Amino acid sequence: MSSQGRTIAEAADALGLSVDTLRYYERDGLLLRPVPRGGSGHRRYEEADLRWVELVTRLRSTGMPIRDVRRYADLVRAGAGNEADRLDVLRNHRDQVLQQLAEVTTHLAAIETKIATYEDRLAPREKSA
Amino acid sequence: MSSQGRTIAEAADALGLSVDTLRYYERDGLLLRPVPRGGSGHRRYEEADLRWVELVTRLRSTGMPIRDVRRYADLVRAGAGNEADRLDVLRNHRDQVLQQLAEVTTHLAAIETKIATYEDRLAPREKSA
DNA sequence: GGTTGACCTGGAGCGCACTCGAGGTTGTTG
DNA sequence: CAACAACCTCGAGTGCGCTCCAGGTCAACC
Repeated sequence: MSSQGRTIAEAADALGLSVDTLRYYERDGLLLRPVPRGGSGHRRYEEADLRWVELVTRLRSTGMPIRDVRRYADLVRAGAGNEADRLDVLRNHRDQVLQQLAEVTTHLAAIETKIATYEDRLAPREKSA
Repeated sequence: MSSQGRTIAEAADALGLSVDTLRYYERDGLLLRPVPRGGSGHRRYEEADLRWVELVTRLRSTGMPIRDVRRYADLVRAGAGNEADRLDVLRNHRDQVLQQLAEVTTHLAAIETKIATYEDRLAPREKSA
């Protein structure tokens, strides 16, 4: 029966990350605070830690570089007063993501055209669909 | 007055790549053929070369690893008869791209929610909009 | 209470996709 | 025809984001 929080393995599992990545994020300054430890020195991830890492993975999965995530974490860690800066970071990132989505969508369309070409070429005796 | 084809610099410019990347793609087997050379040994990119590299960049920009692009190039280079295999590669890639688009879109929505939160918090005296 | 598996730190290693440098040849322009 | 830019090859170097290893401590179960 553990007191509170999850072990690093449980956290990794819940977040879909590896334990190595979790430790790496922490020492690289992507977290808001050092993850609290139990008496043994083992990490105990609390809800707040998990929620923050979840945001980090959202930023990462949408292509934000580690360095920028760290900058954002720095802002949040600095406390109240810089909300406008944080908003700026998020808005810039959103714009980037939108641009990237548009680009990928365009390329995807071209690829689907190519797929259709091969399908036509390979359909020797298909009535429809 | 050049006979035909573009220099590597012109090709790079037209494709939005660096000359280093073009040479790298070639020696890494991503192209269908060695780019033809003028008498001096300088590359002269012809239309077919440019169009192929354009497809390569579409695949790359949608996240296909170099190694997979090379496999696809190998198939095309092998000539007629393996169209079904090529189609397979393209369809699999398309599915991956769609999955990635869905994931990014989900994360984006969460990030936009966060942006909205900051906007609300920072709007001290805004009527609406 | 012993053993086995999870955890710790610090640092090295890796895969990917370029990017750059050295050292040399070619093309072009005044 | 001189000089300077663009091209060539081969190989090394870079930045990113993890991932793994060694060498050790700790916990949980029989």
